[in-house]
Order: sequence, then structure tokens, then C-alpha cells
Amino acid sequence: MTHRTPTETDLAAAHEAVLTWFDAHARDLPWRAPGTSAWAVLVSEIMSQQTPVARVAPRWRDWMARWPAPSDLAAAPTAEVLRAWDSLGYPRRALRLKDSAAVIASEHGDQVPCDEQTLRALPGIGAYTAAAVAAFACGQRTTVLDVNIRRVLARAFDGHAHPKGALTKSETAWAAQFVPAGPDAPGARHVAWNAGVMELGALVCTSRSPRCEVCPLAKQCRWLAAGRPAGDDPARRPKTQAWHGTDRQLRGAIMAVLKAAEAPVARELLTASATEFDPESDPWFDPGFAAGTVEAAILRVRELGDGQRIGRLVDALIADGLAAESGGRLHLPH
DNA sequence: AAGCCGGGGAT
DNA sequence: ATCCCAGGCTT
Repeated sequence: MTHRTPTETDLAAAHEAVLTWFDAHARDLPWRAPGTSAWAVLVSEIMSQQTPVARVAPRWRDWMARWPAPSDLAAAPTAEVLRAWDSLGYPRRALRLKDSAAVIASEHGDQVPCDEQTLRALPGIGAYTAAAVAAFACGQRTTVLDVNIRRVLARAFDGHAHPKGALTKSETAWAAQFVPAGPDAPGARHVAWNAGVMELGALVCTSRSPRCEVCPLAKQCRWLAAGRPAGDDPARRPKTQAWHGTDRQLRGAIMAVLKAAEAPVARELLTASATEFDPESDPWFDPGFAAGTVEAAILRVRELGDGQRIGRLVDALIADGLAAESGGRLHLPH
């Protein structure tokens, strides 16, 4: 996959357009406030992985008020960490964030490292988050590539409706040339470019219904000039994963019950006899799956062909946290 | 490269 | 009912 190389003139125009637009239209996200710590920025990035930022903000505020430093989170009970994560989704992110906090506290003097490679070595921090933290928390010139930036660059400069497949080294190298040069500093142009293009993808150059009529890159956008051709056949794009009736829904239901229950209640639920459960009714397939039927869910785990995998995953999430509160009586079958 | 990991709001 | 979201990890 080869990419088109922009001219210096196009680059300069794009920089001017995006930076001006961002200055006027940036959302008032709480972690953009002056004085936000690097740790607070890192937390916001982890919470925002595959999660709309609008839903992150309130959880982030509570989280940072409760655990303002990495060492605070590292010392927190896992059950409380999972509860504070609330329903942000992918709760393993919360566990990895706690693990990262412990490493930062013990090996980095409770200070978030600014080196991209050091960041990448932390659990739960990949290419995107390492670049984002280095840029937004440390003012470094990195190539931030999330779904938004990849889409904006693909459209404006390559003329494609969507980026192709998984991120490759060559695409990263191509994207790097768009990032303005300059000395590292919190308000540097390259930081604003990364944040601005991301914002543009989130607010204007959206996946489904882009608002090209208000886009600052409209004049030079190859995709718009070509008449906004549709992307590759949808079959090439990964299908949305199923939810109803899947392992994921089941795990989520168990987590929800455990998070909501007081310790004695959880103990009662988890040790209750399941004799009243009727396998024919498959209650967990019901979107209305409610607290109080967790024993039925656990019985279902026993029946599933790959209950081994499910048990391992649920164990990993709750064994040392929520289950400990319930007297350690949660023994999912293996 | 592909599959898996949540959950809720928008379309 | 499907798509989408400031991705990362394992196989």
C-alpha cells in the first residue's frame, strides 16, 4: 500500500487550516485544562480507548479526585477500582491501569515517563496511547494515530473513505510527515496538530456522516474532490461483534451483579443453589437479565463448551477483587 | 492477520 | 438491528 506524498504548499495550508479550526472549535474536555498532571492525562487516554470521550469525563473526574497519583491507585483495592470504572467497558483496562500505576510508582518515582518506548512497556499502553501521552502530557513531537487521525489523513491526502486494515509501519511513517516540526513544548504546533486532527475526525470528518461543508480541509481533500466515493466493500471491514447471547454479555452480567452487590449479598448470590434455574429458558439471553440470577449465569458457564476460557477470563477480572469481598467463595468451573 | 475484550448512544 | 467509539493483547 503506497501513499500519496503532499507538497510543501499543501502541508503548510493543512497546518494553518487545522490549527486555526482547532483553536476555535476544540471541545472543553476536562483533561485539557491547564495544570492537568501527566498521570491524569494517561488515565484519560486509557479510559478513552474504544470509548466515546463524552462518556469518559464524569468517571475521569471522580477517578482523579479519588486517586490523584499513581501510587494512590496502586494501593487501592481491586474491587473498588472495578467499581469506579463503572460501565466504561473493557474492565481489564482498569486492571492494567492499576498495574501500570504500580510500575510507575515503584520504578519511575511516581512520575509518568515521557519516553515513548518506556510508556509502551507499561501494561495496557500500545502505540496510540504511548504517542498520545508523550504528546499531550509531555509536549513531545510524536505521530499520534487513532481511528480519527487515520481516517482524516486517509480521506484528505489519500482519497480513501476509510484507512485500510490494521495500522502498518509504512502508514505510520507516511503519517509522520504531516506532523509539524518544532521544539518540544506543551503548546507546540505538533501537539496542536495531533490534537486538532483527532478532534476534526471526532467532530467533522466522522466515519458515517462527515460534515464536509464545514471542514477546514475541504478545499484540499482528495476524497471530497473525488465525490466522496464509498469505501471498499463492507465485507472487507470487520463485522461488528455479536452481543446478545454471547460470552461477553454473560460476563458483563456477572460483573454487574458483583459490582452492585454488597459483600454479604454477593456471598449469598454466589453460593446459592441453582435448583430453580430452568435451562430451557436461557434467562441470560434476555436483555433484561437482572441481578439475582447470577447463579443461573454461573450454571450456564458450566454448560458452555468453552467454559474454560470464560472461567479464566471472569476469574482474571474478579478473582482478587470482587470475589474476595464475597468471602472468596466464587469458584467458576474450569 | 484475525479474534477477542464492554457498553451505550446514534442511525 | 447495525454501526461506532482518543485500542491493546494474544494467537
